[in-house]
Amino acid sequence: MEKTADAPTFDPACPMSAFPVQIGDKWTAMVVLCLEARPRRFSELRQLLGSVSAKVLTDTLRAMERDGLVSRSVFDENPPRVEYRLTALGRTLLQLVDAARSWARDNLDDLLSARRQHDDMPLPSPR
Amino acid sequence: MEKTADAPTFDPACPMSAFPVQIGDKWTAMVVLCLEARPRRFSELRQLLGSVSAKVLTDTLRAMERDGLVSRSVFDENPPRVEYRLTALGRTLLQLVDAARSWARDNLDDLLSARRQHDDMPLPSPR
DNA sequence: CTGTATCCCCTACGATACTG
DNA sequence: CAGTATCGTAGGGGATACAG
Repeated sequence: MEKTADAPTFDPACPMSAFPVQIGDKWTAMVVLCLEARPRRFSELRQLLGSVSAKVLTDTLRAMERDGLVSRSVFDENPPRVEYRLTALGRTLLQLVDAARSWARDNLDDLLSARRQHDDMPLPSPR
Repeated sequence: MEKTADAPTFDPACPMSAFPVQIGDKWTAMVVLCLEARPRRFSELRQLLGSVSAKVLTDTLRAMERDGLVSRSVFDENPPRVEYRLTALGRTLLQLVDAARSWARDNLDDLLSARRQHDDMPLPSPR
């Protein structure tokens, strides 16, 4: 590696390096979407997400809380009620997650059909 | 779940569901960045990424190829030379990945300091 | 209702060694 | 140079059972 004009392509100290671990897991991005309109209860989130186990949703929410993305409010009622809401920092993710959703809407079909085509003929030519 | 006004928050059939598996892994997003300026050789990508093993980079590139995000060109030379480049579909990810990078630049400090603060006093108050 | 506590599986990731 | 082959580990994700 001797010259310039190449360099700026990728900065190894780029904050991106830390990014995927934040919303790259299975549920974080969708939790953000679920909390966009208003705070949600634990059980409400479970329903909206559809197939997540209590443990994993708890893990996800705890991690998001730790990172300052959501806040947790406990109401001392009976039965107990807990609400999760996006923090200001969490809200900053909305644009990004929405961009991801748009990308998926626009391009996922192409990606999946490329994948199907690739899987149909995996052999380049056996000779 | 009986009513409206809530509904549009989250569509369970949303293509987002399939999204994280694509760029949510550790290296895909950064490979996209590395290929932004021009095609790159295998070894070049390894250097740019810094710490990835040959196996994992191969796995990543094969998966991206399968999904139509990158194309692979073999030049019949000696020593062998292989170049990877973004496809048109792969290029559509650039905006998104760049948005992710921008988010990280703008907000990662906040996230990390929230995390530090959370980790310092994990006890809400033992009373 | 809102979680915790276990157990288990699978896969992403990585280190190392080797090949065309 | 550009991979493949193998092996090993950690932890994300899920099912189930139980608790405050």
